[in-house]
Amino acid sequence: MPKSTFFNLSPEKREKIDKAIENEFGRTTFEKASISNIIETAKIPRGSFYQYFEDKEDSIKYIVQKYMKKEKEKIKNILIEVDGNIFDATIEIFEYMTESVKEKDKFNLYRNILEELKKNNINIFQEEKKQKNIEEIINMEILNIKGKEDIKYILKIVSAMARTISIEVITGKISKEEGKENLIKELEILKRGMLKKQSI
Amino acid sequence: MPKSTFFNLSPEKREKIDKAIENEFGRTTFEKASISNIIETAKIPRGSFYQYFEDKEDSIKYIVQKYMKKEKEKIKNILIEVDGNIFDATIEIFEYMTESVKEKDKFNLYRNILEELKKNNINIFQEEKKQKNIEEIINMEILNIKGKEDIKYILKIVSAMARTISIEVITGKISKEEGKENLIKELEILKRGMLKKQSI
DNA sequence: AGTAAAAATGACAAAGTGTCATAAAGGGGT
DNA sequence: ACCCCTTTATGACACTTTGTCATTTTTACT
Repeated sequence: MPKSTFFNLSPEKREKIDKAIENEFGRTTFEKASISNIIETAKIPRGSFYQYFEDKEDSIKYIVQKYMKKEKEKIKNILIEVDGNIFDATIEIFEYMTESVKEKDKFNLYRNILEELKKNNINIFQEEKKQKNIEEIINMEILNIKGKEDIKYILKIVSAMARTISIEVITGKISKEEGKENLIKELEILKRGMLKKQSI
Repeated sequence: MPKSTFFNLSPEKREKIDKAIENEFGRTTFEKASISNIIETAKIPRGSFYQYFEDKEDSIKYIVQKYMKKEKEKIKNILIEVDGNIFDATIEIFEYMTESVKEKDKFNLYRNILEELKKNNINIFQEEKKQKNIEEIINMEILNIKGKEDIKYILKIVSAMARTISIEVITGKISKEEGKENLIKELEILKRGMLKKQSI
């Protein structure tokens, strides 16, 4: 949530600042990213940065929000492609997320964005108050839903899983193949349930 | 992983440093915690800190590892109490984690520890190579396990859930009651499975 | 033009980080 | 006791970063 002043800026200037922020978070970890570099790249005075943003955290939050806005459309399309099957969609989204990061220069940026999503438990299927489209696309028929809120929890669980494994892949902890394998196995468990049927 | 020099220190000195680190991470967020404060409290020269630890991250990792060591015993006991039922155990562990934080001064410390666990996907049920006791206590009978590694995934999923909700409670985002309610609902979903039975 | 609010600016104080050259302490071996 | 080599301790220092704030500039409106 940058301050209103920021949104009053000309699109060109805002774009320049966006780029500078993305550039800095694409350079290194959130921890090591510095405001000094951002303002230097964006060629804005120090005071201006603080006129626009609360602090470093605020600036990445803005980038994350921007990213989410852009990606929502993609996710919606994926969901439609797989006929609203969230399990298939999760795998596709994982593919997409880990794919788009092959470009070396986006590597850190995406990692930082995903970490930020993780930090704030932001769900990739989550929708803003306005557009409640995503839930409408989901195929509830195949889901074992008992309560009204179950869908919310299911999306939360499933996307946390995709996010976690994506980060592991992006940071190189595991290969993309391993990641996909893990994700599939975990989704299988989620689908069929962890409890043996006879024992309740 | 502090450097070996640190572990060669006298237990008293190490204890003093431990306390200072815990004190600093108990004061504020990881971000805002400062090495300067730690060395001031511990009354060690700046250079010594860097002789012992790589950096700030390294020092909290050490505290986390220490914490995990201590808590493992508790978790094992909880597991035994509930006859190896990991779902019941997860709820108990959640209760325990959110309980032990009522003390205002431990608030930040625990939040930082949990965040660190989250950051590194460290699983509270996870065991070191040596002691593979925890898996033995778990009651596999009630679990719907198909593959050899399933138990690993189940523990991973379940503890990620407890951790996430615990953080929400500790940071005051939701009340403890809400947290417990959410956790129970999510565990129910995990137990019964997300997929409707007839549709495969 | 006149003026009040909004935005821009950059110097600055405060604080923190990590390093490094130097000093001190340990611990055999003779 | 002495020498020598390794490990540890120390704190000054160079460097970087942060966030603020008094001041200037721009904008918008009358």
